Amino acid sequence: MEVGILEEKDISQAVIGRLPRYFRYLGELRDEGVERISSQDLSELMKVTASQIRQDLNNFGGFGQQGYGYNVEYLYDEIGKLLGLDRQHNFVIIGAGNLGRALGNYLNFERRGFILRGMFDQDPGLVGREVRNVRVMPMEELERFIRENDIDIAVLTIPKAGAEEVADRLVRTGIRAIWNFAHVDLNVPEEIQVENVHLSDSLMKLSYNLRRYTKDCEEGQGGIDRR
Amino acid sequence: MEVGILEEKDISQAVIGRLPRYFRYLGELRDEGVERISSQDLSELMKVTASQIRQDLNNFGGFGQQGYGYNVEYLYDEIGKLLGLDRQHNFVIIGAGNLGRALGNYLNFERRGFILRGMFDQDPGLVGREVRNVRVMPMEELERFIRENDIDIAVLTIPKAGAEEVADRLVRTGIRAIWNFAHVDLNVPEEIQVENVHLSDSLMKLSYNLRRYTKDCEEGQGGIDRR
DNA sequence: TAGATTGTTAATCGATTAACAATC
DNA sequence: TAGATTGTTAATCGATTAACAATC
Repeated sequence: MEVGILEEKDISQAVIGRLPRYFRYLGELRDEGVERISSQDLSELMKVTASQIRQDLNNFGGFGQQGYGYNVEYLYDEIGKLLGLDRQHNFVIIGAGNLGRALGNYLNFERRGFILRGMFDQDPGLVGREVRNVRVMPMEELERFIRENDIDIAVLTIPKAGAEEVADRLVRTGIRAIWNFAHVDLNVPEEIQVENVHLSDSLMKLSYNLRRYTKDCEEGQGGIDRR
Repeated sequence: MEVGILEEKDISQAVIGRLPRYFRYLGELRDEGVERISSQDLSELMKVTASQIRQDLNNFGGFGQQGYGYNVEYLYDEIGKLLGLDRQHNFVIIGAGNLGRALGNYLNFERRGFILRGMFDQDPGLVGREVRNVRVMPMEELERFIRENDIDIAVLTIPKAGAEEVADRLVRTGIRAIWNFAHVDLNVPEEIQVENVHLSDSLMKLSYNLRRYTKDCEEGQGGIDRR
């Protein structure tokens, strides 16, 4: 895509995926009162190459200064802005089961500007419950609520069977981002942002690596025990 | 590492990360009674290239047959074995807060051979509670319990402040895999498998993309030209 | 056999790392 | 100014895609 002069150039998702981690380390440094840091020092802390750090940051413009390094506070703030943490995001949780309620109770999100506005569930037994002063509503109220409350993120914590249908409803209602915990790949228009958290996939990956390493040990020269 | 003749060659984490997704689609096909599928057809279903599928699968040996394709049931089973789903894994959850309890209640894990054996929390108010017949125990019992119950995976759902210390205890006790939900990068020996689920990182990534797309729309002529 | 489709090699693409000139 | 360290270009590496010979 030819980019307009004001537009950021297209950043790879690999880089974007690393931003929260930079943000986390910079936040810690800031809390420790560290004022500036070189890509070299940061790279040792984070166990990545200094090259990668400089390359990554330069996607967004010159945050550093030759001969000085990076100002921790400034860089922290700038990355925070890139991540949209300088604004407020209203979100709803769809699916008030264990996971949905757990996420609803996760206070840290609020600190970052993500405000839980509503929860929904199709189970009448859950409707009416409260999670941090937010009442669980029936699914029928979903569209109205989203429209009236300026919701921009929907968190999907429902079984996969219902996920696709709910996603369609969300898209039709104008939601622009879905944080998807349902164990299915949603089929939505490409302008809708979807971030998947497939917990079982993650667990299986761990299981693969566990099995793999055990196997290596058995096959290698008796190596390190399995017990 | 020089590999012995019996040893699988080293597979990139990119490939491994895709295995659970293959497994998921193959499971659905199997449930629908589909007997065989070509890399071409599967690629259309999964929205990846047929080349990638063939390349990925061939890391593990020839699962297919020229002129025929892949037998769905067989491939499903083989990938399941690669993912270690043919064995039983005993796991404990450390941190019995909302997230820990939600994961403990997640029945699907059990179906795949992951059995919740114990839960731990340092909060006396949570100790004694039950999650699916598993009692929450005090942290003092952690080491003994792990040793006596053949635990191989620990799920860490505690605040980041305590995570590093608990991880050290786990490593000393001989745990071999950690599913880490604490918002911190654990420092453990490389033979310990760690799979991180950094929920806030994930949400921030979504937030970046949301902000980014909004920005593009405002700046571009409102166009759909994402990419 | 002829057609289909894999397994695998070769080409391309993208991401990471290295190097160094620019500059604070 | 001299030293430090970035920003950025060039080199390398790895992952993805394309092509096609092998083979069912």
